[in-house]
Amino acid sequence: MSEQQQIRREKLEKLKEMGRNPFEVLKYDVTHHTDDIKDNFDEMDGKDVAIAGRIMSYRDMGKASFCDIQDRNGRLQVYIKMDEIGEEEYEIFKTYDIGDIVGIKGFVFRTRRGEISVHVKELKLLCKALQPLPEKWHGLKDPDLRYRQRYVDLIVNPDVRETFIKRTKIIAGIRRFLDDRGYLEVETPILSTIASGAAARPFQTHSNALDIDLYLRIATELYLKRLIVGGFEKVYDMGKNFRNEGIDIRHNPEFTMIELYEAYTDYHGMMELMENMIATVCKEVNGTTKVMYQGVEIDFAPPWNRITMMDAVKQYAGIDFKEVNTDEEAREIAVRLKLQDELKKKLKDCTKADILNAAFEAYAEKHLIQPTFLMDYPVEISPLTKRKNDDPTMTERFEAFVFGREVGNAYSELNDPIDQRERFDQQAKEKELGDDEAYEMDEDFMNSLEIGMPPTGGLGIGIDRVIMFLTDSYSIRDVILFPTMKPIDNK
RNA sequence: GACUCACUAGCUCAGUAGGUAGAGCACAUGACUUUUAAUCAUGGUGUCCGGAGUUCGACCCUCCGGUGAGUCACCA
Repeated sequence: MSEQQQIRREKLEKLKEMGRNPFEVLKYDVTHHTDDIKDNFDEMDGKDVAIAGRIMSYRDMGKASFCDIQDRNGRLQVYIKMDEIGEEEYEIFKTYDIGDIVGIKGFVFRTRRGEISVHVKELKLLCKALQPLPEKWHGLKDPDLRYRQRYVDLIVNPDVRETFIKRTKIIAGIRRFLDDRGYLEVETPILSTIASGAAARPFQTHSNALDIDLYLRIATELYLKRLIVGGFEKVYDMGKNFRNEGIDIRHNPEFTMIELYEAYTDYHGMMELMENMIATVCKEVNGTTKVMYQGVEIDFAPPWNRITMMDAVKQYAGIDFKEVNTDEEAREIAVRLKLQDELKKKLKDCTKADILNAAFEAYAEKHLIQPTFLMDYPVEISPLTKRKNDDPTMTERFEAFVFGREVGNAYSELNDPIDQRERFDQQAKEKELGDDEAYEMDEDFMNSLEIGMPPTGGLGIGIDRVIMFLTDSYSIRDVILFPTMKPIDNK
């Protein structure tokens, strides 16, 4: 234990001996927060208040001291004078440390230097901090410590607190937007015997009661569609999904996703919904639809750009896939565009769809900086999506891109049970060929489609990524309070 | 998974041809009754991420391991 920790423990012991154990305090009646006082000083001047918060710094002037007290909304200076609280109380106060939590009763005033302050008449220690806080000027910088001890990060780095308050507002804004439009928020299972609805490896667990393996959900899609079958018409589930894959600045194993489904509309309806929703929420939390993200201005005002995947590849890679008729021709183009490293399969196994997708990712994706709906994906990589009536090799699907990153994915939902079964069968073949992320067949979902699902539009949005843009956060870890970390293997 | 970088006091960081370490804040003691990164004086902080090796001697060089960050790969 460090010297500083020992000294704090000794101070606590002395307080206990005096019958002033701060941990016996049950409650404290707070009348004001620091911003109430600072924002309304003219009314508050001279009034009595009771505030509570953490001591963040102090300036000891001998028989008088100044402290900065931090509560949920900010900091306020308090002035403590020996003449006011008495010599004995003042001596006890001098044992208080940065990090301790105190309750203060006093009156509001302005110091000679103009700082709005509280003149303390009564002071009570509500919690003794046994560990010192990081340095007052530089704060806590070490990313490892910041993520592992987010509580310290939140105390000493005000912008972190701002980001997470904004996160809460964004999520509340999304709910309000959808609720106002007649959407029903529902909860679908997190534990399930089949993890389907997306291409990802699941986390596995085990039920002792049922003695079966269960998976944590990778998507909510197949359950929400069952609810459309059940007649709810507009539903959404916003919550955690879990994918057992790589961790980087855009991926955390558990992340927040919203999926929403609306009967009797299609992917065009989903485009309008998404662009209006993000613009509305952005304006609510930032006052404008424009944000600066990592130095680049992004404007979420609708309408967003709309371009098909084929047109994007034509524009940025110079290849018109409408004129590519065979897989063989596509493979020649793959060689010409130097796509071999981008392809997941061996070139000879690649279809036109694989190569179109790879060409998009290699040449076009990085150009989609302003919000853009990339429309119409090959059927092979879209197993839950309706085909386009004028081209059955393509589907009515879009992904939304911002800053070259995917933030949303939407379909005109496939409701033809016969086609859907063929798509799952195709996925099963892919799985046999070694693609362990192929979509799992879900027989009960198939049954629901046979009961009958109306034409439906569906949309999924990576909430954490949206929050990154609206808060100018570089890493997904900066918008997740407790990102997934390896434990420290000490001793 | 591969590569690069980082890890030194509670925090932010210096550091050395290889000779067991420093600063600021914080802490302790004292002075100061309107200061605000308060000031002034004095003082002590330590498994230099862990382990092994090379060496008379390792914070520093080599190897193995840990954790984190970044890039790539993977990934809607």
